[in-house]
Amino acid sequence: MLKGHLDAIVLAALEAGPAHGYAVIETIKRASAGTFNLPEGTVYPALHRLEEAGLLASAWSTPPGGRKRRVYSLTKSGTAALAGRRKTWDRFSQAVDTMLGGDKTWPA
Amino acid sequence: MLKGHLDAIVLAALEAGPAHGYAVIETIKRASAGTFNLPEGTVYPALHRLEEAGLLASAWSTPPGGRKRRVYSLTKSGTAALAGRRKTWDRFSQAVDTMLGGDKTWPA
DNA sequence: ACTAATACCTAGTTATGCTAGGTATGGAAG
DNA sequence: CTTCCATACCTAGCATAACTAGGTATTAGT
Repeated sequence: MLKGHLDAIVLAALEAGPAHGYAVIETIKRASAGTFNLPEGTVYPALHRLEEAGLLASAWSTPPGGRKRRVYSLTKSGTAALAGRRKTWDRFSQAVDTMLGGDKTWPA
Repeated sequence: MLKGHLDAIVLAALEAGPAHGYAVIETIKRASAGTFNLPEGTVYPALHRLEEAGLLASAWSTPPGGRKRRVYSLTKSGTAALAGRRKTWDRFSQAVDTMLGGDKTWPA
C-alpha cells in the first residue's frame, strides 16, 4: 500500500548503488523494518516501468557460481527524478501530517 | 496523488464536526495550504464510498436563504476507522521517511 | 529426491483518483 | 435584466497503479 510512492522508494533503494531486482525487494523490506514487504509482482513491473521511462538502466550479469541477474542502476534523469520525488513526498507528507495531526486549528 | 490516503483525509476533515461535501473540499484545501486542491469528482464519490461503508452518515438540510446540502458526519465506526488510518499513516510515512531520508545506513 | 531460497517474468483483476461532462440556485456586476 | 461566477450536487467512463496468481529455472541444503 504505497500508492504512488513506490517509484520514489525503488529509486531510493538504488541510490546507494546498482542492484538486481530481488536485492531491491530485500533492501526495501529491511530498510522499512518489514513495513514494505513487496511482492515480486509489484517490484518487477515497477523496475520495467522505470527503465522504460529512462530513469533506470539495466544489464544482465552472471556472477561466478551464481545465476543470471538483471542489474539496475540509476540514470542521470533517475537521480533527478528521485530529487523531485523527495520534494513531492515532503510536501505531501507534511500536508497529511497537518490534517491527521491532533491540532485541529484549521477548521473554522 | 493521495492514493489510498484520501479516506483518512476526508474522515479527518469531518472530525471537527459535520459538514457538507463542498465544505469538505474547501476545508481540505485550506488545511493543506493548497497542496490538496481536490476536484469534486474525487471527493463526492469518496463520500459516497465512505457512507456505503458505514463510516459516514448523511442527511439533507436546507439552511434558510441557502440551498439543499447533504451534510455528512462521522459514525462510530468512522471514528474508529480514522484512528486506524492514523496508525497506518504513521507507520507508512515513517518508513518512507527512513528510505528517502539521507541516512543511507540501511544498505550493506 | 525433495524442499526452500534465490531470481526472473507476465496476464489479468481490482480499486482509486480523476476527467469531463451535466444540473441547478444565489448573488454580484454589467 | 441578463450574464457570469461561486456555490452545491451528481455520474459515466478513463487511466493507472498495485497486487494476485500463476509460470520458469537454478543453487543449496537435508
